[in-house]
This record gives sequence, structure tokens and C-alpha cells, in this order.
Amino acid sequence: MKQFSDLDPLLHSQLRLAVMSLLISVQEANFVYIKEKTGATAGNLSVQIDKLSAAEYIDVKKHFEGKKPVTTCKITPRGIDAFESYVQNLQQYLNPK
Amino acid sequence: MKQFSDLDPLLHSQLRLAVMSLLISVQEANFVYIKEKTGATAGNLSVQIDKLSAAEYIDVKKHFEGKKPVTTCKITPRGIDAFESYVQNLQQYLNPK
DNA sequence: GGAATTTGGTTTATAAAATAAACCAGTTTA
DNA sequence: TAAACTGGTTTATTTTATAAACCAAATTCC
Repeated sequence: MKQFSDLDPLLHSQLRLAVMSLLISVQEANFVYIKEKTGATAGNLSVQIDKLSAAEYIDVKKHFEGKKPVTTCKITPRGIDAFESYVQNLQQYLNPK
Repeated sequence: MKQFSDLDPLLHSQLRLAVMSLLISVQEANFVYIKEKTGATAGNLSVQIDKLSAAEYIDVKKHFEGKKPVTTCKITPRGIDAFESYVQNLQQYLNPK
């Protein structure tokens, strides 16, 4: 009789959801690319990437390309699971009976 | 190049979305019913209903039934529009290309 | 060659939200 | 008649999101 499943609060955030949405369909993406695609400010993105990383929804690696620092993000299996069940749960809200 | 539409922050909240989801498929519903269906606390629900009402996404009426106060909520046309475009926009996040 | 700008971020401060706790007026129950 | 319950609202606290400030290194401009 309970009809609304809880939505993972980590994913129920516009920017974090956008990041996960990008990462789910791509092997990996770097900070600048994600920033452009999402339209986020660098500061906000940095914080949200940290949170996704802390939850191990994504894997973050930093290296240099020539002289420039590059931050690369990749979704983890755990992240894929979380995203998929978030989408699943959200359907109850979007297509009410 | 930007691919994510902004999500109406008023609707991008678990409880408010649940309330709207309930109201969209029903003519009207009262406070107690919504509280039970959503599992929210009364305080939280009261606050969130106020916000939806302030945005004129819902219409709130209070009356007495016998000796008991009853708060009735009904979605407005504006609320229906908002809900529908929220759902629309959200699809970009859920079904990434 | 030195000041100003850009790149690729991080850290910190502020604003906004969600949630919980306390409260209230009236009613019913023991 | 005191205690508990109903149907909420208000206020306080915690959590989040966002913005602003900052940093180091590299590049560009005069």
C-alpha cells in the first residue's frame, strides 16, 4: 500500500543526476567536458563530484596531460545500480495510477 | 550543446513531487490522506503544501467536517502544466543518449 | 620580462531546503 | 477532569546547494 519508494538523495539532485546521466552512457569523461555539458560552475561541480566519489558511485582519477591537470570520472558498477534503481523508483512518481 | 533542461526546483523535491503525483490523478485529496499515502510527517507536509499553494500549483481549502478541521488540496491547471513539463524535462536525465 | 588573463580546478562562505521538534486549539476517551 | 488524540501550524535545526573567493601553474599581451 505504500506507493512511493524513497529516492536516493544522492541522485535526487539536478547536477549529480546530470553527471551520472552523462557517465552512464560513456566510458569516462573529464571535468571540463562534464562542466560544459551540464552548464555547472566549476565549484559546484567539484563539490558534487566529490560526493558521488565518496559514495563510490564514480571513480575519479587525476593526471596531467602535458602541462594541464585533467580529472577523469568513470561510473562504477555500484553507481550503475544506484542510477538504475533511482530511475525505477522515480517512475512511480511520474506515471501515477 | 547544453543537453539538460533545468528542473523546476519546486517539483524536484521528493515530498512535493509525491503530493503532485497523487493530486494529478485524483480530483482532490485531504491532508490526512496525503499524509498517509506519502508517509510524510505532518509538519513537513504542511510546509510543502504551503509552497505548492504559494506557487499556485495547488489550491488549498479548509473547512470543518462535523467537528474536525479538514484541509483539501486540488491541483490547478498551472500545476498540471508544471508537472507535465517537469516529467518531460526529466526524461533527458533518465534516458541518456 | 612583468603584469594581466586563462585554465583547471579546490575551499570556504552564504543562501535555500528539508526535516524534526515543539506547540496549539479543539475533541474524545477513560 | 485529566490524559490522550486529531489535525494541523510554527519554529528551530540540520542538510544541501550554490556562489564567491581563492590557488598554482601556464599563457598572452604589451
